[in-house]
Amino acid sequence: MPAVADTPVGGGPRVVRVMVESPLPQLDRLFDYAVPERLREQITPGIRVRVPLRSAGRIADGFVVETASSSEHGGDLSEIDDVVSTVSVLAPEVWRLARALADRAGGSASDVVRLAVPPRQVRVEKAHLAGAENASPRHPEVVDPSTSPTDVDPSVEDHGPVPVVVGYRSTDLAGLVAARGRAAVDAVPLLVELPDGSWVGHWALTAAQLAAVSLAAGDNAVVAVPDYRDEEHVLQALAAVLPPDRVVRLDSRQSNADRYRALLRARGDEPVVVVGNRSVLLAPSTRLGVIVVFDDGDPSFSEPLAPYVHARDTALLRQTQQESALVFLGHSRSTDVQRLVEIGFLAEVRPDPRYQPRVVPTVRQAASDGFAAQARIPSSAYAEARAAVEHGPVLIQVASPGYSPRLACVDCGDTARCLRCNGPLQQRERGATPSCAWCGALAVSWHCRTCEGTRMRAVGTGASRTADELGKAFPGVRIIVSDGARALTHVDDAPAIVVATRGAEPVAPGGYRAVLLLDGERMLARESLRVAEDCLRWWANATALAARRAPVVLVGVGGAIASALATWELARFVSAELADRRVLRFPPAVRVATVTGAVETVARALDDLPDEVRTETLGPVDVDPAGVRAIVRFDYARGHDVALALRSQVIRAATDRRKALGQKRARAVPTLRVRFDDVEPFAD
DNA sequence: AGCACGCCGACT
DNA sequence: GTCGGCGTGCTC
Repeated sequence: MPAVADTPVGGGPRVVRVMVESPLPQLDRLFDYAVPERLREQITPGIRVRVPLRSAGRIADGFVVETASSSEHGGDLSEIDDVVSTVSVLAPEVWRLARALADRAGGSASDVVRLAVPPRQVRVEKAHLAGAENASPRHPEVVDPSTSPTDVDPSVEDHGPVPVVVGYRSTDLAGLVAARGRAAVDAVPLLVELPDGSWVGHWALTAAQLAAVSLAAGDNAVVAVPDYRDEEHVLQALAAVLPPDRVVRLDSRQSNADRYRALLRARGDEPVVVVGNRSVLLAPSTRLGVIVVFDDGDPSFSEPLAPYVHARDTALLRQTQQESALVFLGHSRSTDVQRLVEIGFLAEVRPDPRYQPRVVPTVRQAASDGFAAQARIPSSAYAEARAAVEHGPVLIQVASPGYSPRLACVDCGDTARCLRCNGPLQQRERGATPSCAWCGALAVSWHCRTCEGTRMRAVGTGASRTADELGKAFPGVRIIVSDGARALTHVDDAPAIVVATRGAEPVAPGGYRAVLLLDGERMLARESLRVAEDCLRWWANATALAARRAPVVLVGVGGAIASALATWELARFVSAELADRRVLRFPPAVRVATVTGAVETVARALDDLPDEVRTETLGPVDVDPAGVRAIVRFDYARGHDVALALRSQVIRAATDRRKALGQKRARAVPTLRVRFDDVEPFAD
């Protein structure tokens, strides 16, 4: 069918531009299709459609991105095959974001869209459409002052006027949202009690109040948190400041139906706050007042699916596109946020009045008590814990989950490994049969691969073993374990020793009477570019769970990082950390891209880079299977050029892939893969 | 990914 | 003469 004239006769557009759902880089652009007469009435931007890809001889799913009356495309247009649903699920601002994120990350927009829009759920959609028909005016929250008081939305009235964000100068945060500002906000390292008697981190209330300020102005809010436990805290805090029908939960642990329902609500006209993990940053929100990201340094903000865009970058790009306010909230600060502060992109907001936790660094010392020594607790720390546990719960943070996180052969000392998959063995509970950390297989009739020995011994101490030992050190005291496998959100305020792995600490009413940070040395010994800032983050987050003026003992760590925690001058330490990275030209002082693939493909890709960028390449080094990997470093200002260059090489590699296939058998040969801003680019 | 188009060797 | 090998290119 030829391109059609511009004068629409019937209703609806004659031409649509469609994003085809395909991971192929060469299909990552819009395709024009003619709309047959019978479907025209149903077309709106954002709906799902089925379209033919003739040369591929198949029907593909896609989204209508734009409508038009004619096409610029030279050749004939195919017709849309069908409209999947008339509900617009790809919001225009989400499409724009997806496109920009993909461009920045050298990936496909459809990969981002796939993360943003869950699969269609017909039942949910029907219920939504039925509800929308019965719904009253489009913006009930926009109250016309001339209407009678009975017309005022009761939920808004119940919850009072625009909230003031407590813990900060009253103008600071409400003003920030109103002015669409951007800031790194230091969270108050204390807990707060909500009207319903529950306790949450002060940060959660701050996030909720920021959201409430935005909703009061008729705009949406997005609150992104690392995990579902943090999500619970924000939801509790939100319940204190907003009616329940204004809160939408959206996270990757939900079923597709729940996620689809959440998306439809966020897509609606009523302002809502959308709360969840990294995926909420891709939620529809046409009128977006504020984006809040809590604890952006947490690794769960790094997206494991292509195009691997970190939630922090999604937030930043979205803020720029929609001109919302943006808040990075945290007890500590990532080097990335520190960089944004130092280049003047983010303002700094500190609590007022300032509260400084009582952190006591303790270098390793002999414990007087034998059981305390066994539990790695120096005598001064033990004394603090002993005294504090009389009055309520005491938190002990440890590095590793399980009982014995590592096992070794008694005879040769080599790490005990799974006979099936070669993964490291561990012991989850005392007396439990060792199992593989990778495949979970039980090591029943185990023998050492190195020396054929058949006995193993524990190396290192996990949370539940620490708990066992503490049971002896604190006779008669209740011991509670919270680790990755079984993470608690809350404990009660009766005396107890709460042993938790970093990041899995429960909240105690009123705060812990003392906090012991064990295993600091071991945490700092981890091989990672970001150890120092990670440790500071883990310790700061645990510190924020202590009661006011309760002692927080950092065991076995000294130096600048310990003083940073003790003086609560965390940003200063992170700034020094960032300065080191500038000297070394490591992220986040520079950006990185890892380029993986066959030797010649990678070589050609690197060759195509701008000269200054190519000279800063690390590698290529050999990686399995049969490929190489190089790491490209570049300044932020070069990001656009580098992404463009690498993307064109990815497309090229994808299209002449068959040459390589012909030589080297099937798909064992990796095509070109590019990953920008890997959090651990130097791992493996 | 799939599928068509196209330009050289063995075949009724 | 032409059937079909897969190398090359395209998908509105």
